[in-house]
Amino acid sequence: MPGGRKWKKLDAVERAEVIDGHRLAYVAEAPVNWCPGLGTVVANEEVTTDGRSDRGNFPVFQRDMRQWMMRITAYADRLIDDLDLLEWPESIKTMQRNWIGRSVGSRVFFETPAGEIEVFTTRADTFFGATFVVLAPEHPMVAALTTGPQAPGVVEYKREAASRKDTERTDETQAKSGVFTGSYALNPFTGKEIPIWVADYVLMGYGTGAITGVPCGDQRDFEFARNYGLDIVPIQQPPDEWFGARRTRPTLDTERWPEAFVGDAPYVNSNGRSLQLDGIATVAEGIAATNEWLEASGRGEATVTYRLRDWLFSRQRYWGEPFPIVFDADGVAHAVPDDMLPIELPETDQFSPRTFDPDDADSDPESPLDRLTDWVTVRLDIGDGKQEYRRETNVMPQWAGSCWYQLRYCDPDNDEAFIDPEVERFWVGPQITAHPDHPGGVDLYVGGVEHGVLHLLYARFWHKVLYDLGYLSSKEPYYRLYNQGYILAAAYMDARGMYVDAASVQRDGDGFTYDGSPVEREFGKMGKSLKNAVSPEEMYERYGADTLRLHLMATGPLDASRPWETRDVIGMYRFLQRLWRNVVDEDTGTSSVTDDPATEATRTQLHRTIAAVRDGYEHLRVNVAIAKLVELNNHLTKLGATPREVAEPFVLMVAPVVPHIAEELWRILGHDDTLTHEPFPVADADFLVDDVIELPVQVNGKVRARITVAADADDETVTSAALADEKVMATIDGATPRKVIVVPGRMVNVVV
RNA sequence: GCCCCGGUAGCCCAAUUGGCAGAGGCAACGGCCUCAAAAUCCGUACGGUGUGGGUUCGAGUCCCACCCGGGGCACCA
Repeated sequence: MPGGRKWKKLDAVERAEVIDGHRLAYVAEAPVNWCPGLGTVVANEEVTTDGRSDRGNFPVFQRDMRQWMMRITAYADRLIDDLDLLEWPESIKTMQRNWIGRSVGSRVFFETPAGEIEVFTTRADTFFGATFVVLAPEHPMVAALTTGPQAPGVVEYKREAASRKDTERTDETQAKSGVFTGSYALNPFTGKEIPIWVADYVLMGYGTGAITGVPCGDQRDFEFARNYGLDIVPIQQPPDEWFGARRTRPTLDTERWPEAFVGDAPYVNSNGRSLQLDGIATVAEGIAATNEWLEASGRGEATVTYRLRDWLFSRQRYWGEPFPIVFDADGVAHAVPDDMLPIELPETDQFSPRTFDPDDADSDPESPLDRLTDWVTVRLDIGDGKQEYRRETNVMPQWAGSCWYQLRYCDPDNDEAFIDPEVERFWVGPQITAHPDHPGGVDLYVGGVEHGVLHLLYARFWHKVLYDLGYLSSKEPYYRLYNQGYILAAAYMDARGMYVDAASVQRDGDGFTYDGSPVEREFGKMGKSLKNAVSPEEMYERYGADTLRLHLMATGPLDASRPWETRDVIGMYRFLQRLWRNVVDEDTGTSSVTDDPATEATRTQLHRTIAAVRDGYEHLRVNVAIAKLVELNNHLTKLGATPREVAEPFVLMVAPVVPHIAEELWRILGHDDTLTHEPFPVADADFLVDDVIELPVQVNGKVRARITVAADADDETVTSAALADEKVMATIDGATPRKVIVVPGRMVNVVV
């Protein structure tokens, strides 16, 4: 409670503040990513590693602003732990684990002239070696700790750090820079005063923005200490092998250490008044002992920090879900009651947020809704009588809808609930009969890796919130995730390093030109930024949607990225035309299939195709399934007339990849109803095995002959048939076989 | 720098997981048809699997080192 007062003594505004401090959705004055080029703020996840917006590639600036946040950090542990329950690519799980960045450590308070500084460390065992404290340049206590003589240098350093781009700041190859504040902190372990520095290798966005420098046990601190002549006190006796690998004699004189020692080793110089680590030899024990001491002495405690920050949830745009929130005269937020929902976007013809010079960090957001003053001010009775309220004019980010659409799809017409619990259980409930730990979620979700820490993290958080609120039986939105590959295309860059329109590039001998000037080719994800997109509309127009879909499925494995070649599309177009002609009389447009029985050979091929296609679809090896269908189609072409007993299963098999044409063929074959509910063809096992097979015979690993044997012939029969073969006898030339290897159904190898 | 993928025919890709390197498509070439051409139909050729070593009767597949391409992360205390 503010000022330690009782709840009853707080006024309405203060009470709201207290509650909001615990809400999952809250408004906070917080450092946000302001993107003047887009005219809106964006979430951490939407900022690329070089500090630009993932959409539009504009510069992004850190500044404080009052914005809506979602307390996703409250779910950090579950978001990490439940990854183990999911059938997702390991790479995406790793991305999420890294993004959440859970690290188990300790927080410790250091006394300083300006009050206590809180530091975070994963190596609580090393405090006896802490010889300085480092604050991030943005740390709020920097000014208070800076003494007069040091002030100009500190101010200058902060200014420089602020102007350096993040990419420069985090460039590990540069020497670590920093500046002394003039103040000292008390190391509670050694009782010694240690200098407080400011350095930009410490990041405000992680932990507490303050660290203890332990140069003997941390490479960054080691480099920093060397740079500025700070003490390096050894607190572990590194093993001789460690020195050996670094061509140094074992010593506790850190002047002679080539780098910091990180690992298990006996502690030295680590005995204090009430905490003794000397004698312990492992980091785990050292940390455990220290944490115990911290908690007993009130100097700190074991804790966990995360790289993950709360989710910045408001955007200054028009197109987005409005917040069901109004503010009263005191500025307190109130939820709009259910019977007044939904809040709909007001009519306007001015949809764009105000955008600014992309580099103008000092501009302020102006949402399109802010301009609609008639809509912003409302008189409502939300429980306290009719009053005037001001509507929230921020809207939700584009991710809000994608967090739960798959749930709504299950029950789209329900106007009582966003999804009926029974419907939810049926479609996405946990399948505990299959797996006791099954978390539920859609069976298969095909999507791009680019959503690894955006949509896929937000949706999981959102889903867990709804689960906690009791609306869902599933704990996770997507059980199995499959990442499709990217369609790549040639992109061309001119001498200035700018991309040029790929469609207008000419081939010129070995190279390429654009507008007469040479350009360089590379391959990249198809899209606007590389100016190498091919419009799907153009493909629909030329070949139809079925052909395009089929082509994309046929050119390679679903998860493989591959270059786009427009001229290749014709192949699947021809396949579909040929399929059509195998079923339909081109003159009359009616069915041309025959009711005569298929030959043995045709039936065999049909059933083998069914088996292969089933297997291909099941394992998402669609390209292989399609190849088998093409093969069968080529066989049918040679027949002249297609038997109905082949045509019908064929149409059912192509339906998943060419739904429109398949449906049409199904009607032409005489069915009145859609094929959607027809069972998928099942292969007759009798056709899948041969009676007689041909086996290659190798002599010393080289194929020398072929023999024909019964499919179920035993090894002895096969061996004698192989050895009796003329070519084999000629090859071994009377020598005695040392060994004959028979791989049933595959081959024979005679070793001499 | 670290961590994932992936290198098979001119190109996109298969290869029953250690057993005959080739299913499918594009492109190329030849033929049928045509006055001619396109489309269709029929047919043909092409490489030994990025490089070097190893294991094995046998390696595209397994192991080691390296090269090339794509993606992710990168002072996280």
